[in-house]
Amino acid sequence: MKASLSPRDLAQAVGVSESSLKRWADSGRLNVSRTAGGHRRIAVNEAVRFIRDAELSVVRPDLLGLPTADTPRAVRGPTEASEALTELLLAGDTQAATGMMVRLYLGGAPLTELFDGPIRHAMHHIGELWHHSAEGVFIEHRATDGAIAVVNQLRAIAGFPGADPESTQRPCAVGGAPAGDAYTIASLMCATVAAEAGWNAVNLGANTPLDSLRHAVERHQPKLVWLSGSVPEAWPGREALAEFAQDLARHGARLVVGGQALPESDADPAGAHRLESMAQFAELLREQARDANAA
Amino acid sequence: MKASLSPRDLAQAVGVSESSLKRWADSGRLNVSRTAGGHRRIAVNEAVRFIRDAELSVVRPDLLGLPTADTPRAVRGPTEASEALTELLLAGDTQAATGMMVRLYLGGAPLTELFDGPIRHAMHHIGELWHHSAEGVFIEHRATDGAIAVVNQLRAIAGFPGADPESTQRPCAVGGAPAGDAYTIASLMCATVAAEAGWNAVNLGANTPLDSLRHAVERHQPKLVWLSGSVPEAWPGREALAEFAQDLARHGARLVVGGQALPESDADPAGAHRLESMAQFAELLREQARDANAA
DNA sequence: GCTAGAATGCCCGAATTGGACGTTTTAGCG
DNA sequence: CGCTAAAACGTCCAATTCGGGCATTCTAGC
Repeated sequence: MKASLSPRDLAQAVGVSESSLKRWADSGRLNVSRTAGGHRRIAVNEAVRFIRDAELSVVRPDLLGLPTADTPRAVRGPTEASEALTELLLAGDTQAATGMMVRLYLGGAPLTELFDGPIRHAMHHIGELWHHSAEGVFIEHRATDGAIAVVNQLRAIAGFPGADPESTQRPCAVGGAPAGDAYTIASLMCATVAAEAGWNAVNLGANTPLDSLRHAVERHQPKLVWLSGSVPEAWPGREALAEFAQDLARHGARLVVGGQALPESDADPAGAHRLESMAQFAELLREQARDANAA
Repeated sequence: MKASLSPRDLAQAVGVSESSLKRWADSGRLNVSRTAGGHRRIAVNEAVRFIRDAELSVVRPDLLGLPTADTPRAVRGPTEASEALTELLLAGDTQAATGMMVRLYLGGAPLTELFDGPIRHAMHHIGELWHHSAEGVFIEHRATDGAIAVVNQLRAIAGFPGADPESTQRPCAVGGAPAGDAYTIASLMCATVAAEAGWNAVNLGANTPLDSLRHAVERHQPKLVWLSGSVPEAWPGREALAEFAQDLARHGARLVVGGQALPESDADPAGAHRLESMAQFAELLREQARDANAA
């Protein structure tokens, strides 16, 4: 793993000549920084973005410092990956799981598709285990650790690079899971999706009281606040949620909620926008960012 | 803030070699003054001018002491990086924190030094916040998310080396935090250290009952089991621990314990080996692996 | 089938980079 | 105040990258 890549590194990683890479950089398709002597330096995030954008295939992932573990069986797309990821996580093979997901992401699969598909599928299966036995708890914990590692890896490479940080101020989003809800993954995925969409994402993680979220809102002045619930018992009551949404509205922030914890009956909680998938969340982020820029 | 910088400070701040920096200084592109003995000294404002003039990207702003005006001095090594990491995490700048720690690791700092130094320092400061107020909880959650991202990133680049020692079967280690202990970081660091040491590390994460660890031991037949406690109230009683250690011994596994949760009086819990630092853990892992290979 | 334009890969001399080396200076400490 | 470890010195060299020229391949479009 290197802090930044040289043209040769990236060229060999994607299997093209160094000349082509230099031309792409000179034409502006690939953002590069320069050393004082004029040598090109490429950030890993930017390399990942470019690979996806140009639909290149990576022949040497190791040159990018990314996991290279082979998946036991060939996986073509995110849909087929659901079963495979579940198996790998249940088997405790974190490395293979990470490698597979990173490969899919590099291959162009949208982050939301990976989250709504394989990760959601796997977490759903895993979540049912811990009811049964101490052994179920063991497998669930092992798999959850792996899933968190996968999402964190994606978060590290999908985060928007410093391509144009100053041109437009990034909008800010804040979120977490409510108090009593110990599941970190859902909120982590929200933060990752927001970061990929170019937002400044502040994740407070699991078990965050609404009062703490209020302080985060005061500090960061976000345009958006997400609240992701995985445990029904910990989900705030309708009144508390409505009051929270009103507080946010006073700060110019919008509340979005989602997750398994939400009561199905409550199609649209007062003052909060209910989302059913990461794809919907990403879409909302795009809209909101567009509106903010237009204003 | 430091009055002037050494060539190494500035070189690391902009992510180039010391040689290049010296050459730039000698060519006149960067103005330097000299000490009586001939060592180069770079004024901070000259460093800033040069960076902007050459359009360089600053990869470690902390070395310039710029982000926080009250930073007393530049940060050079892992020992002095503690303050910088704490500030970055408290400020919520996850990206800068991750970048700094990755740089230090790539620069040759041992993983254990980063964990025992900056991470431990930061977590200690952060851990005291949540007692006070909802705002403290907010800052603590935000900082903890950042710290977890940092450790996960280090785990990704340190724990999945392509150089896989296929010749000898990797020894296995299993671990987690006890039931009722919700802190994931300590166990995550253990897993990372073990993975870097060439072990097959299985992390069950926070809030893991001893019975679930027993199942993990049956399944993985580890040589080593770690139990890291951050919450004193959740730490198992002396008898339960002794019994657990005996169970492990029957499976040929050794129990090591550590963390803030351990009662200070209990210098050496029955049947368990108490460790005070990640460095000790790493040393134990090396010894154990050597013994296993010799056998 | 043919051709013009675009994209790609390879080659070159010049310039840049990063690491190694033994020696000298600095800074921290008793 | 002297001592010692760490840091910086100057110098060298192999490896890498630069920019540009040139031939080849690919792709439309006629």
